[in-house]
Amino acid sequence: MLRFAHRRASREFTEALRPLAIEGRHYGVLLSLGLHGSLSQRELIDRTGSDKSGMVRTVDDLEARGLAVRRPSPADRRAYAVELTETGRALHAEAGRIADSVAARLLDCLSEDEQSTFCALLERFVTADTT
Amino acid sequence: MLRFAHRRASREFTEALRPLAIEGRHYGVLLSLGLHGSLSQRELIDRTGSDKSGMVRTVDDLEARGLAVRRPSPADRRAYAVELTETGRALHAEAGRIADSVAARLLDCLSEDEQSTFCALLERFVTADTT
DNA sequence: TATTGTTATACTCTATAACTATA
DNA sequence: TATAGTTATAGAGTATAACAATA
Repeated sequence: MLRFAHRRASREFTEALRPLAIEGRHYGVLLSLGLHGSLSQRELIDRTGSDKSGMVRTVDDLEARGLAVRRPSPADRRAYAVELTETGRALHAEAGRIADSVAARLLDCLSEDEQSTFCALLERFVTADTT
Repeated sequence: MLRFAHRRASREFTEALRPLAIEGRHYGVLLSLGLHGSLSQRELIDRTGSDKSGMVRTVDDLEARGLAVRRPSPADRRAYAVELTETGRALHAEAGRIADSVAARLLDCLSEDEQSTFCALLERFVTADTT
């Protein structure tokens, strides 16, 4: 069921983000950068669940489209500080509106109380991941 | 969150099924065949969410390991009737025990009532998939 | 015409490992 | 020694399309 649930959500998000010409993995990075301002690729990996190779490509994509930039990290010369550009912030805001409406539509099959319960239980299920 | 939830469950199931030398996609087919006795590949696709190409490979694997056989379908000469062998039924039972214990462990972070609620809401979320 | 199963292609995701430059 | 980022490779999943046999 989790597989089908993830697939349903993923398909809807991908479809809704298509007009912005970004995919879920790009939105995940935009979202993290929107919240934290500046993150290393390592930190982005931890927050999005991607891996090293994938994150390189995703940040490459965003940089090529002028949505993010790689600056030298002030604290660690090995690392980059990935940051949103002005264009990136605008797209992040737009994508956020789209994502919110998709989420609302996906959860429309549940009452408001059930939506809260579902999200809370889901979060506990995910957080229990201390294998 | 659904992505992380699915990944968590998938990783645990894959790991637990490793001793039986089968993967999740094989177990999905064993499970469906265990419930219905005999199914065409088309029906297996609908029940497992796989696609044509993947199902061909999965049934190939099961047949090569002597867990399932492709018989001619009595009703439709285009289709196969995929069925479990004796060995397949035994492995299905063994895999079922393993899967149950994994599911119990995954849901251990929730109380019994919460487990029922979670599964019920998840099922409604999935079933609402009438895009 | 549409469908079952097969095969082939391609793209993404994931996992790995090797490599550099730093720490 | 370990980590950040890059690059490369390979396996699995997914999406396509073409095809033969049959409905």
